[in-house]
This record gives sequence, C-alpha cells and structure tokens, in this order.
Amino acid sequence: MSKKAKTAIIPTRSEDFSEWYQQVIKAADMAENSPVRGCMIIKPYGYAVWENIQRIFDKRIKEGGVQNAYFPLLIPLEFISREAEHVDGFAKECAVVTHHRLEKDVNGKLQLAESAKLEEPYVIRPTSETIIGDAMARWIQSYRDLPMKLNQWCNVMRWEMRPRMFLRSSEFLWQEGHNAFETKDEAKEDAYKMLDAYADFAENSLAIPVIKGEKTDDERFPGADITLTIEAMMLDGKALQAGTSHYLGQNFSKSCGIKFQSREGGEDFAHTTSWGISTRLIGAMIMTHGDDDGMIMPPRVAPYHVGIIPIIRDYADSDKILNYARDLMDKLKAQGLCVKLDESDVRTGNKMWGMIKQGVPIRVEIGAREVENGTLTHVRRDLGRDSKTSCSVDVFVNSVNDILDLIHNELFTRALKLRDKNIKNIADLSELEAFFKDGNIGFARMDVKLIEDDDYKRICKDYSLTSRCKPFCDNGEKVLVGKAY
RNA sequence: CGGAGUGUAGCGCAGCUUGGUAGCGCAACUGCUUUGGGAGCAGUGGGUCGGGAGUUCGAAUCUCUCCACUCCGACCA
Repeated sequence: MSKKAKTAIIPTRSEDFSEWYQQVIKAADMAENSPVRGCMIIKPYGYAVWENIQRIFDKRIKEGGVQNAYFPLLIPLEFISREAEHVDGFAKECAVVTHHRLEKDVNGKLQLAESAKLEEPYVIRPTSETIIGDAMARWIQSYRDLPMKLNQWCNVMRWEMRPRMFLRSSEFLWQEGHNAFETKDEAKEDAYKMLDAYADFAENSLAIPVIKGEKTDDERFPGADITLTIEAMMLDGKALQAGTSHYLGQNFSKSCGIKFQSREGGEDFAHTTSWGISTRLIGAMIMTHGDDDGMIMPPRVAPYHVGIIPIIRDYADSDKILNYARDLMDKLKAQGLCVKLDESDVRTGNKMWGMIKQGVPIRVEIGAREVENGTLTHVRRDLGRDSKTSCSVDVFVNSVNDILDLIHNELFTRALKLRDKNIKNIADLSELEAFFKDGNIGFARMDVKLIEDDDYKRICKDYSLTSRCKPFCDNGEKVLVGKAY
C-alpha cells in the first residue's frame, strides 16, 4: 500500500465534509461530546486555543478602555421580557430554572421539590444585555459616567436543535462587551470600531480572512438597530459569522432605564453597543485551515508553536539526544515560544502523526545525526513533508519567528484565494438560482435591492440560503448570499 | 418538531434475512525483534449485544415499546 495516499483523517474533506470536521476534532484531541446533549467537553488542547484567543483579545480591548466584570448566569425572566424584539428573538432557545431544590420521592428517586418552586423563574443567560443594562442603569447617573465599557468572558446557553461541536453548541464560551455612550455617533462609531477589532483579530491572529459588513434587516440581532458582522468562508464554501457587533440605539437603555443627566442638564437615554466572539472561532479555524491529515493551527494561537520529536534508534544515544532536544526547547522558550518535546514512550511514527493531526505549526526532528552535526531538521505543517529542512540550531532559533510568520501568511493567503475564487457576481435572481442549482459553492454577490423581491425568499428557502451581509467595501449596495453554518 | 439512518469491547465494524457457546480490525497489556512519515511476530485482558417487555426449550438475531446518538431540514453565534 502506498503510504503517500494515506490520509490521517477518514473520510477526507471531499468525501464527507461534516464527518471530516468531527474527525479532525477527535484526532486533534480538542473536544468531545458530553453526556448532556448539545453541550461539549473542551479538552485541554482545544481549551488552550481558547485561552490564547482570550489572552490576545482581552489585551486588545483593555487597551481600548474596556473593563472586565462578571454578571450572573441567571437572569430574571422579567428582565428578558423588557425589550420586545429581544425576547421574541431568544424566547425559543431559553433554558429556564424553575426550582431551587431537589427532594426524594417515596421511592427514593430525586424529583423537583414543589415547595422549592421559584416565584419567578430564571433564564440561563442566552446573552446579557438586560442584566448588564439593569446594572448600568444604576451605575450611570451623569454624562460624566460615560462612556462606560464593560466586558465579560463567560458561558451562555441557547438551546439548540441541531448542535455541532464548536460551531453551535447549546452552551458555549464567549466574550460579550457592552458599552454605553452619551451620543448616537459615539455609539455607532464604537460598533464599527469593535468590528474592526474582530476583523483584525481574525485575520492577524487566526489567519482567517473575513468580510466586514452590515446584516440585512431579517438577520439583525433582536433588539439592535444595526448589526455588523465579519463573515468568513469555510473550505466547503459555506459562510460562517465569526463575530458580531451591534449598535443597539436606545432600545435597551429605554427598556432598562439607562438614563443620565446631560451636559445641558436634561435627562437623556444612553446609546449602547454590544459585541461578541465565541468558541465558534475554533470551529472556523478548523474549517478554514484543516486538511485531510487534520488540524493546521494558525501559529499565533497554536498551543505549541514547535513540536520536537527525538528520534532514538539506539538507546545508548538516548540521553545525548534528549539533552540536546531539551537545550533546544529551552532556547525556544527563552524567546517566548510554546514548545512541546515529546519524550513519551511511543513510536516515532506515531509521534509524528500525532503532531500532524494536532496541527503543530513546526515539527522538529532530532536524532543522532543532528546531535553529531549540531543541526536539526524541521518541517512545516502547512507545507508537509516536502518542506523538510536541515539547518544549525542557531539558524533555526534565529529564524523560527520568521517561519511562524510565513506559515501564518501562507494559511491566510490560501484561505483568501479560495474565498475570492468562490465569490460570484450575480446580475439577477434567475442567475442566483442557477448558481446554486448547479451545485456551486461559495457566495453570490448581487445588488442589495434584489432581496426585496418575493422570489428571493423562495430561492433562499429552496436552497437554504441566507443574506450574509452587505459588505462595507461595496458601500452597502451589494449583498452576499450563501449557505451558512 | 418533520424526513432518513445507527446503537454489539476504548474506537471502527461484522454477525440479524434463515434463533443454537460473542466475533473481526485498530487501540490496550506482556515478551522478543524493530525505530528518520502510522513496525513485525507471538501471547493476554477486556461485553448486562442501548433499556424494558413479549414469543421460544433457547433471542444480538423475531415482535412490541421506550431511550439515545448521527445526518438532512425548520431556529440560530
């Protein structure tokens, strides 16, 4: 059997994309399904990616004057109902807490204690606009208290009918930022600014090219005046909303009572924004960069930048090789890199495939030859075995950051090329239908006026399409249409 | 909630039509030989066959009934 033809992930992307996606997660040991339907267990390797996302983005928003805080998981039902559109949008996916105690029945089985039924049920937060708005209403008295910029890293729950790991789980992790401003202009500007932060983060940290744009009316966040989005295209041509930012107008400030004394002495309602990114980004990374051998981690959020594999043929060399490898690891760590030296007692081949499936950006091999010559052999995950290179330890240590940048750029460029190749300009609705009828993948780009047509709704329904966004680069005159996750 | 599948060892599956001692591959464990892109041989351990009820001398297999999961829709970051 030819080893070349063998892929680490079965099935391949072209054979069965959604099964491939599941298998990549499993092979990379990032997450698994939990006993609770719709909820996932994020394993250490997957969580490490999330921690890197948090670390990088948290630093960024703090530089922008945002402060972290924490608000309760449980939201009084009455809070959620304050904003009419908001409650309509989320009612169908709310998990509700109705009791605060369990008790044993006559058979010794646990049941809900009737005596402990809550007067007013709580909703497990699907998002926190209302409970944060309630606090802001108390905290903001004067224009001098504005702007107020708050963020929390937390979990939220939206009951899902069809969960998919990372992309759509009933419980997921995210950050939700909630900012309040004196004027409309400031708040709107903030919504755009946060979207820029997301786009920059997606492209420069995750190597995922995104299209910034505004959501059409039917796709807008419930309760928002304007919803902005970054849309990414996955390897199968489907769209994925990778981050959103909302200008909420005075909708929530009015329903939550966020008012302040203005400079003129009158009373005014604040203009608020909210903005979020979630663990979904990890799914986006998989479906943007992964290949038939598994994950390819974008270097800037990779749990390990470099994986070192000692190659021991003769146990007499073992100490020599391991010490050499440890020295290298120390040198790399001294540069702030994350390094994994695999000293485990498994076969070399298996170690290599393990690193390939986990998508470690650079793999370094060290055997007796390297120790002898003061060199090492390194391979780029994005380019595969053909990129195998030997050089001295010093050369590698001095160039490793450049190599990581090259990998980042390669991943970004690949994704960008694929995306742009799969955006098709469409003149009218019959062309739109023909495009998706022919089984084409990707986005259709067409005049935004066409979405008013009743036939547009039918085509969307027939081909499970949605309006993804009105890209800024088209001045809001065009709309991107595609299948979405 | 509709439509379609699947539940048998940690994972992937066969066996079911035609009822008769629970199987295979991978993984694990032991030993020897190996080791630069998934090693070979020999051996070992591991199961309420998704749950319950029924038919039968006998059920993984037939009948009924729950349950869970996956995929395709509707809802959505």
